[in-house]
Amino acid sequence: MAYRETPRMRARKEATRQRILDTTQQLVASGGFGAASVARVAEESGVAIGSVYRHFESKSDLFAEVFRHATEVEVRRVGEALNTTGPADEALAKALEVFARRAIRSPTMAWALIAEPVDPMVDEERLRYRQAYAELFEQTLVRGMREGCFRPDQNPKLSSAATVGAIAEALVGPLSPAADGLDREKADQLIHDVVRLCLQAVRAPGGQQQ
Amino acid sequence: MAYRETPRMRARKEATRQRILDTTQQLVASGGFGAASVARVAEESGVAIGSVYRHFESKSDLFAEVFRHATEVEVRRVGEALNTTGPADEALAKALEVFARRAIRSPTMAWALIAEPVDPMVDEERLRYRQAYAELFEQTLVRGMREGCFRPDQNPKLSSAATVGAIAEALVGPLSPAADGLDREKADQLIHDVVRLCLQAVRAPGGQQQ
DNA sequence: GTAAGAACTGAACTGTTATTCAATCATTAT
DNA sequence: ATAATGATTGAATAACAGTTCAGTTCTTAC
Repeated sequence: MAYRETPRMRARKEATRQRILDTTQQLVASGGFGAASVARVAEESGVAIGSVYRHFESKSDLFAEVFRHATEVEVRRVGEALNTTGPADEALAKALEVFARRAIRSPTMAWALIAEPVDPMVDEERLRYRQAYAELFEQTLVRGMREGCFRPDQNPKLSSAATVGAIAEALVGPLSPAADGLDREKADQLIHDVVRLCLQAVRAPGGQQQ
Repeated sequence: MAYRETPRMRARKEATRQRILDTTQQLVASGGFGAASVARVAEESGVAIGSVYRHFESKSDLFAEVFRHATEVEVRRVGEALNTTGPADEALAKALEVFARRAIRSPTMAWALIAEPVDPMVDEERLRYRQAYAELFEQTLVRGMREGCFRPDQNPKLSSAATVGAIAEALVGPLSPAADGLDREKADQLIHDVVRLCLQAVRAPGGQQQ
């Protein structure tokens, strides 16, 4: 008989699949999902358009996988920062800084993950992503409310959502065109200011300031 | 000699033009700019597709005018609230409440004005809109910083942008599907909480709380 | 009523992208 | 080398939205 799938071929296919994923992620990082057409993805991956469909059911399927991978990385980083030992307000400050620093380093990717309109399949992933964030922040907010460093009469879900919105708008919103030409010092100042603003929003009155 | 433009015809044309604008605004309010195709606008306005182009250079032109009108209304309302007499923090609280209340009443319109991706021509209008808001809020923030009710060591531009982002995300972001089925009491609670959160973010330490 | 000119109409045109599939190429086991 | 089978290709297709324009209808002034 004849052709059988060998480990060699399986590895090669896997490599191509991975290359397509990487290419797509790069395109999304530089111009959002809107900039990642199938033709562009194929060209930059060095394969034909049809081959993309050999590895992914559809463009939405490919996008969903890229989205999932990118957000898993982000959520993991923020989760790690939150789970360092120490008071809840310090943990939150550290996590917000991680979030802000990563957003300002890759503003287009941040926008693509947070705000760019996407088709329903990717939007489903976004819902999970938001819930993951909400749960992480909420956990720490609730802990801080118990510990007394955050004001106890707040809605932690609301505070969590508003905090993400505040950072996103401050860093990838109106200031975003400037973000490219932002030197390290200016970026640090911006991140410091926005983190302090967010912390003060949830902090208990009378707690230590700044 | 023959046809001349009469007041009657001019009025009729103006009425049609206005009808197209109103229809578009309604479509944007219910589904964002993405839901307002030229075909749909024409149908709902009771005119042919071609007639839309008789009154507007292009779809972008029509959108820009709808955007401009909608935002002028919003900015005026917020400006009125800010310019009531009284301490800066009370003025800011009142203005944020107006902003939030209007956003929660028309979440899709709020999203379309604040965050929906639009073509460059509309985006230019959005820049003006953001600047108008930024100037308004900044003015009051600076006044409050001088008066001592807002913390003096903050970047008012950043605080202003972050505040808009916080409210937008909290009200039209993850909570937005719920906004439709929100009763008056729940909506009031949500608005109250988010306004307090934003105020606390900018307030001077040691000032009166709640 | 009629003719000039404007307004209106919507089918056709254009440009853009996702998706398909018949033909071609590559890999394997004999 | 060859046959069998899967992998790859990219031109063709399909679907969709903004825009155009030749033909039709309407309004006006006489």
